[in-house]
Amino acid sequence: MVTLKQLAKELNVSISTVSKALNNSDEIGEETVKRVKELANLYNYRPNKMALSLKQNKTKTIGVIIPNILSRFLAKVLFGIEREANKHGYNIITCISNESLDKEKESLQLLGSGSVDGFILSVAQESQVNNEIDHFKRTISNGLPIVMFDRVAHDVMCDKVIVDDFDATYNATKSLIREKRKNIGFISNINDISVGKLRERGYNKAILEEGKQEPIVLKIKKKDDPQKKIKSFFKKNKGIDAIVGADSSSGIIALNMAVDLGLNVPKDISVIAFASKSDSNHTFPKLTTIRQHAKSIGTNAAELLIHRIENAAANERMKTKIVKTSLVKNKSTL
Amino acid sequence: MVTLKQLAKELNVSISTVSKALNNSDEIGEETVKRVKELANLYNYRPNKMALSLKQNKTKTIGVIIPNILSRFLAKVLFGIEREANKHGYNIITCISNESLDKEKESLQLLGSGSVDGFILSVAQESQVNNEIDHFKRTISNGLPIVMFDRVAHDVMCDKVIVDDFDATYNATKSLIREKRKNIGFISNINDISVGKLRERGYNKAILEEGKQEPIVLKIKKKDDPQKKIKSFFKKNKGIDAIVGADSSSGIIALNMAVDLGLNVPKDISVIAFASKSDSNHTFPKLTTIRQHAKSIGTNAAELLIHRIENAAANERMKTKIVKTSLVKNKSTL
DNA sequence: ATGAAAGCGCTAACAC
DNA sequence: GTGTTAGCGCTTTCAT
Repeated sequence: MVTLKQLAKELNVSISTVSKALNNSDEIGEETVKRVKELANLYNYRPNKMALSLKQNKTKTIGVIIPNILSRFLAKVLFGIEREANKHGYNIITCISNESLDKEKESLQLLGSGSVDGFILSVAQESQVNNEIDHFKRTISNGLPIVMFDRVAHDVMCDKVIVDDFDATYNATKSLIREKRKNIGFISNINDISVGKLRERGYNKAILEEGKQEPIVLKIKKKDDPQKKIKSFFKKNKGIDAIVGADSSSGIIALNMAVDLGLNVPKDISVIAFASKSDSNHTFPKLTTIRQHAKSIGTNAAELLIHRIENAAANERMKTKIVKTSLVKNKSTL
Repeated sequence: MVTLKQLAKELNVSISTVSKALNNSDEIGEETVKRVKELANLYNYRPNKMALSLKQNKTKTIGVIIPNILSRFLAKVLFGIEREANKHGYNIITCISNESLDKEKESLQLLGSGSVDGFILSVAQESQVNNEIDHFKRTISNGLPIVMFDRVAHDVMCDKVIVDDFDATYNATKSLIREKRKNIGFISNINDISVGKLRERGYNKAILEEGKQEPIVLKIKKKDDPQKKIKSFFKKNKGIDAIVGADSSSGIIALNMAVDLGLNVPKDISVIAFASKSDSNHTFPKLTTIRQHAKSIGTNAAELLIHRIENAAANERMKTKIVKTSLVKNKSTL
């Protein structure tokens, strides 16, 4: 990679002349600017990013810490973040916490020492369970803004982007009640994290409000075989005529299991679940889904963070954006 | 963030003393080392990464350019890369080319000017279709090593990690022939990229070698509705008794469609497809899959790159690693 | 045992 | 209009 120094030498001018010429400073003569630019072009000169960062004390880089890249939802959010960041001239450094508090701390620590201008993250399960938030606070007090999305730590003062999890399952359940469903079950593979609990509460509220049945809830744990669990859930609750799935896996397996058990979906039983478009394209009948608009969550998070970074002085009040889910009716409901 | 300068001032020693003390240089007196380390600890001092990078002319960062983060396969590879990179003290900057040549070029350009020590990438579709490779060559000649995986450009001299695509479908088809299947079809949603073509050729070879049927191939294009296409494919080819899917989407939809059309899987028809474990857990019966060991591909790519970076002087011959697929028999085959 | 100084590549305030 | 200089934070060689 060619440097200013080398260009300067070859052109017999000073380094600062070259720098100014390339930055279109009007201090420099037309003729010189032309000569400089030509040579720079020839050698395909690009200013060294590290030098710029060091000098200007900003990296134009965002640290993204996600608990799990294999989740379609999180991958999509990442996609949204990347696109929005790029639009504003930022790159992203991605770390995967793997739900581990230590890895989360470490990433914050490592990237926090000069590699990034701020963070976008979704809290690791372990951190959530233990309610660990000191590492976030430390990062923020070091001058690096954080935007949390989806799984947030309420006690940390920072910008947040969340989903209306409670309303989503509340409304989905209501919609099943409107279909005259009398035995609506709830299946969750994510009951240990905050959003999973919110989703269950939304379902519970709708059921209790109606007052015609008790909640019927299946919580699948990490070590369980989901197919077996769901099968025995169906066996035990014969009369069940609708399912709300807290996550795509629960929903997809429930739908397929129902079909496999000889039930007609949606005549005998309706299924709704948090899932993506491609998930619903992969089931027969197509799964009715609660869409989270993951990309938009990413976009919003990136916007918030970049705004915060570039207006650090302004010291604006922290914002929480709610990205509303939408219920997309497909063929697995009436 | 506290700097050496500030520590030095507070301790009334010089910057270089602090630096040496923290780096355990034996030039510095025991007592001083202790004092320095204590204060550094107190202030939670971390050396600034940008300064280090600039000084040592290495960033300990890897640029990863993938065509699409929403592909489970690519997300998994990314996971493998990240883990292996971290193990060696590297971070990763992720760019998503979105299958676009321009974005690929731009990412190479942007990150190539000092942000990373090398690249791991899978070639964008557009670049592959147009056989554009100059940008790769330019990057390499700038001293930045590249490791390509999965979709590689054969004419670029660099380390590569590939899958035995041809053998995978060849063997899968053979295995269906051994099941006495007489009308084996092939469905692909990825026929425009290199690996898609290899997979088709593997299927073709097995069919032609056997000589008992003609290849029956369905190529789905981006604008098509895959469900409709596959449905009419089944209608047109009534006697079909086995499917090889070049990608998970084709396989999953084919399996579900067969069930929906009243066929018994695997009694009437077998289905094999490139897919992940979670994909096969989401179908009934569980899909027999060709596993690509995506994580291992990522690990291998990261290993190759880091080795290349850290032994740049050695100028070793370029390697191509083949990560073999495995055929995991589940319930969608006999 | 400690410190001064140079230099990584760049920008910008300040000479001339 | 062009050049000199300082400085971002750090390591390291070379004095002292």
